[in-house]
Amino acid sequence: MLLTIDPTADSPLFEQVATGIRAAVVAGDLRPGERLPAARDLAAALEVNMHTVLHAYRTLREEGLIQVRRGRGTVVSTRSSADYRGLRRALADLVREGDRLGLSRTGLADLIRHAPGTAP
Amino acid sequence: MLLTIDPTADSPLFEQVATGIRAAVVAGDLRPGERLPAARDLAAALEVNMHTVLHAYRTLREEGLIQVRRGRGTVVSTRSSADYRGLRRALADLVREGDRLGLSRTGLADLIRHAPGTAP
DNA sequence: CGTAATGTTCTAGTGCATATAGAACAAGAC
DNA sequence: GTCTTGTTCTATATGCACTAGAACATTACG
Repeated sequence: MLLTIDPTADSPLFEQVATGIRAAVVAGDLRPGERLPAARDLAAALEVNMHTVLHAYRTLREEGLIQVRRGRGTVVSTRSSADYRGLRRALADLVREGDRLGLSRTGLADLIRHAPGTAP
Repeated sequence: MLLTIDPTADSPLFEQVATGIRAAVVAGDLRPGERLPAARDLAAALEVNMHTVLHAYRTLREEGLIQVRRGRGTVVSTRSSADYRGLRRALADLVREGDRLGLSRTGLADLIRHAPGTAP
């Protein structure tokens, strides 16, 4: 199974779905152009409401990670480079630095979320 | 003013406070050992409830970034190295990679929050 | 000892995010 | 035309985040 959902976890279900797919794309387990299961099917497989899966899909679409088109399904976006190696390395570096300083994942995430730059 | 709060922003007030202080520490504007204003005072200055500031302080304490002791006030933690240069560089690298791929800050933050590693 | 400063705890109200559900609809594929 | 798939609309219920006021505990200091 590509995704596993924990209904008892503290993070919301739709976020768990989005996180799982996002991680799979960045890790290369899901390749650009590859198609994701239909929302209804994934919802049934995860024993979750269809709207929950669609919420996750919507989130990932707003991040530009996937493309959803009605009637045709949902596919992983084909980016210009589609090379996530640099991102993976940057992620690992940041986590290592954060661990070295004893910062929590949440704190690191917050630093990123409110970091200055081009995109909001 | 060290901090600015926007009551109309989408992010909660306590997170804005925590984020501002965290960013100041990482940027070096607040040095280890330096004392933060009393919760009541900062709350009055920001026109926010004291609990909001204390919530932010508690969050930062759980991250290990500050030390709060009743009666004595709140100070920035003195870390072994207290060197945030590597962290700043790693943050900048990740943001750059994220922007290159068109990923949103929220997506990047989520990748960090659920990244594997030693600490949760 | 007394007083001031400071964080902690208790209690509580309000609103919003989350999740689920059903149904009708729109775009595309075949 | 029919099936698939995502979109939109309405509705409901639940829980927690957020904010807030007041009393309390600990520390510092004269």
